[in-house]
Amino acid sequence: MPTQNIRVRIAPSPSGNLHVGTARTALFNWLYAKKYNGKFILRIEDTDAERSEEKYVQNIFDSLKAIGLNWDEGPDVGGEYAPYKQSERQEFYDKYSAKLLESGHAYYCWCTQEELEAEKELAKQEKRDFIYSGKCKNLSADQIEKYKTEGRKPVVRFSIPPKKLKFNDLIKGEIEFDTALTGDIVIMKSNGTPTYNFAVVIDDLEMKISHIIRGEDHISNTPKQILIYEALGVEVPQFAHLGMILAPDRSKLSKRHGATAVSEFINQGYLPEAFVNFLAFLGWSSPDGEEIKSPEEIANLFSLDRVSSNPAIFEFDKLNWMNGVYIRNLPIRDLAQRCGKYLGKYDLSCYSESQLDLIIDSVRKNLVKLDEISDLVSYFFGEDVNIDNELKQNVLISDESKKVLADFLEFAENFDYNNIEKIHEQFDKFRERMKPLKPKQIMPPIRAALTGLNHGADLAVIISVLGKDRVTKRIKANL
RNA sequence: GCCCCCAUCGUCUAGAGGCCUAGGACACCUCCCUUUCACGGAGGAGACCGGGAUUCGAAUUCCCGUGGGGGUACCA
Repeated sequence: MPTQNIRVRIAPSPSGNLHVGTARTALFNWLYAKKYNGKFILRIEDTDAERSEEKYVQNIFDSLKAIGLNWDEGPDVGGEYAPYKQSERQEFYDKYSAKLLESGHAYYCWCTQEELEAEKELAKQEKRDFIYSGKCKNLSADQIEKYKTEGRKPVVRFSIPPKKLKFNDLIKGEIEFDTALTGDIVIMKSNGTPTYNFAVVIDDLEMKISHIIRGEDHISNTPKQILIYEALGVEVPQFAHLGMILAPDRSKLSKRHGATAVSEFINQGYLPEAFVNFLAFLGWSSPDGEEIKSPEEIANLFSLDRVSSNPAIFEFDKLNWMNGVYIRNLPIRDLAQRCGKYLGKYDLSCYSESQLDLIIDSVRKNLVKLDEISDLVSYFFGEDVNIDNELKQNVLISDESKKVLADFLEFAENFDYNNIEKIHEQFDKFRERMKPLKPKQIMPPIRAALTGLNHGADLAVIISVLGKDRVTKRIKANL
């Protein structure tokens, strides 16, 4: 059980908005830090200048904050091991690369892309796997001089010692690789910047990362990284690899499956707290079997040995259910405020705050995502209401319906419009008077005339909010 | 191709040799509640990938298949 100096990190690359997979990895790191009193660090891996963009850095910040994952150290808040952007850490890569060069663990490789391609082609013809030959490892001074005058820019390669390498993954258990199957890897590109496998190691080492919790797409990088730690003579961190998050068709979650970025989900009206709760249970399970939990509660119960090692499919059904649970449990004022941004098409000023609360409250049980609120409350706005022909045919045109509406109109004269309880009572009286007609014959026409729909909020609430004028008007329109 | 990971209801999972006639949650079905849709409540259906081996006993251990996923870059 880890107890001291736990330092974990999330290291997203700003080549896109924060992906749900990355968010889930971030969450597990955050939970681990929280549970064991460690530090959670955010590092931006922007070595690939081509694909990195500042707007994505911002999106990563915003998304992480939105789901409550605050970091102890990072590009914006700084920290003891700053800077926290790879693009600003060049000196470290240079320093360690020189060190490896000096100790003989790395060497300059002058091979051109074409030469490498040729080697690959040859390997293919001979039906063997391509492994870099290492031919630049022992170059003569003359040869090197010749390459230099040709204007070739070398890469730095790390020589992979062939051996059976075992490591104990905190989630997967023991994993063994034969490093002889890996050729010497490039650690510094010819433009002088580090490759991913080198940069992570150096950063994690410099930032004193104790546990690396990441997606299992990194398992095969792990032996290369361990070898670099070893060559540097430093302590190797602990590794824990999470199963992937897959789309319902078992393929990698991508745009064609819908939203993949945390911000997209939030924009659609998934509550951040519901979303993060959902993410936590994608791979982790609570010992008490309960599934509605706050990040703090989860952190208390969290442990890596309750993290499953299989891939998890991202199913919307459960997310939707969970979001509904959170929506139903939210204080109404809070909910109403959050719904505000989805209600832009209505003139909200015609209602008081408490009326708005009442409106939202009357439909929240039907609300799955916040962006659905607009449709659910449509009939509370405007003077009139559209009723499609089918509904008219079904519940409004019969003589019986007309009679109900006419009687109702008369009755509605004396409703106590400001008192929902009273309206309920008066409704009861109305139904009493309409006997032998059944409720099912009485209510639908009234609802249809008032809302243009065959389902929705409690009628007493609708009547109260609409007020006498609009109730009268909408009923008369259907007589 | 080669390397690595994974394999329990449709889905997320519980399960660390006998507690399993395999438990929970979502989804699904039925019923109840009800002015509608929902919400809520009560039930139901639904799984250990296949084959060997170990053992008195295997969902649980080990092999071999099969299936899925990942990696195999001067991308991260």
